[in-house]
Amino acid sequence: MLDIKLIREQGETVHNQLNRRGPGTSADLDRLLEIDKQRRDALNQSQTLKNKKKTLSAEVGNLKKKGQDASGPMEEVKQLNVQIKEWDDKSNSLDEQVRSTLLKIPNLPSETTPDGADESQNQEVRQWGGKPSFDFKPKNHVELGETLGLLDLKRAAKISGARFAVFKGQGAALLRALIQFMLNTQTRDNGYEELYPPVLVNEDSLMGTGQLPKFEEDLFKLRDDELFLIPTAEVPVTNYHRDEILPEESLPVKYAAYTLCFRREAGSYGKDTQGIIRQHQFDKVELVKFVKPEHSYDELEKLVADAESILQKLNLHYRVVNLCTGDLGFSAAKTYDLEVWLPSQNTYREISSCSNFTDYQARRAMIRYKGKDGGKPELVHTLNGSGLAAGRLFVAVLENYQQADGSIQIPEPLQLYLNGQTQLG
RNA sequence: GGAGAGGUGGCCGAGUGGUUGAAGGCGCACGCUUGGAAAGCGUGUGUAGGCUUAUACCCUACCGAGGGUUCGAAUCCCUCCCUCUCCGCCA
Repeated sequence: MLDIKLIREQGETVHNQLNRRGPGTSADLDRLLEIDKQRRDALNQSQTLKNKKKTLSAEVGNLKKKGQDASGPMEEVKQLNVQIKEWDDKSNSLDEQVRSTLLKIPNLPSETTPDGADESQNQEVRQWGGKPSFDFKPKNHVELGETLGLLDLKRAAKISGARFAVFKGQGAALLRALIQFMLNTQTRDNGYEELYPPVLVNEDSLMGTGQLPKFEEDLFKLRDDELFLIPTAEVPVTNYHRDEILPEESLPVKYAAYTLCFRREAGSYGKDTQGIIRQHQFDKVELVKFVKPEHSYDELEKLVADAESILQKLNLHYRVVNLCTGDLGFSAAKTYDLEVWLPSQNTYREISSCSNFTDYQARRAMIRYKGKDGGKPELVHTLNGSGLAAGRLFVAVLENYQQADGSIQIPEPLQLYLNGQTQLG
């Protein structure tokens, strides 16, 4: 959520920054300011009257104590109450309008986020490693996985439907090894504390991180309870500190969380229908940070490096992309995607998305910090990034480590997690 | 699911209709004291909104959330949420 004061004081700048995301993004601003003005007027009216009421009530108390007649001020307060109720109703309703409008306005893009209409205008920042060369035609992960008995997509469709997978035997073990490897790396080497949170969350949590109210159609919702399945661990982990004031000296706070993630994928019909690239249910290790505002962009660079370290240890070729304004997520100010090389598609595919949300989520979720020496609490900046998406990493390992005979070589760092095994199939 | 207890400031804990943002204690900050420290003494110590150049002053609100009664509610009434204990059920 943007700061209403910022909109009041620098409306022009906010307007321009928002419209970098696309024409019309800031359409509501003038109307918003008008409502806000009315809201403050109503509030002032109500507060003035309440002040009067307080004085009169005290007078009633005093008069009664002395045994004198208090019916005059009592009657006066009764009439004040009618007016107060009117102004309060008005100001509450206007306040609600301001809030609901603000909740639907996205974050301002960073200065360092490139302008662009869609993903084709994302900026490649760097590449790491090199494309593997094959002296045979590399197979895709579906063919590899099904031939080797690692994946069973047909039965998954029978059990649940499209966009679900069964990982089987060595495939299940590999997925588990990847998760374990990622968690260990992030907690032991990169200094994150592990959290294992609920995957069902309430509406407030989804408001806090920005999935609601605008993107309900992307979420699985329970029918009989006001709960949603999380689309990412960002939701429970960021909301872990909702409505809290963190001690300044505890920052930066860094968490790594493995969870299942659930997405309806409405609106992506026909995309990635083959295989396990795009699933309704997938596994992910997520990294979340709470930091001081002045450090958040440095922390974003470190976060990306932490996510990259997984791909580097597994020696997988990838590139880092700075998302342009047209591709930038709703709550983010700046996002780097990590895209891993997939030989079968002869292209890079997103395997991690690392974002700085500045104070946008913190203001929605009221996550602040305060120094020891007093002073006002200030909003933290929140960041998060996949470290990494396990299903897609599974795909990358299969495709990049496939051998001419159809077997899969197991990357050295994973062998420890697979009882020393060196290949699959 | 059944029965009961409870939700007050960073923490503990008073407070059952009157000026209480809230006693007392702990913690914390600053000062005095000291060779230094402890103890002791003193002062201060919530959040949001409005107003504002201002994190100053002032005003309003907040004692789990929402509604109600009343001139006046942390205190009374209603609804909901959460926590704890016992029983049942269960991975």
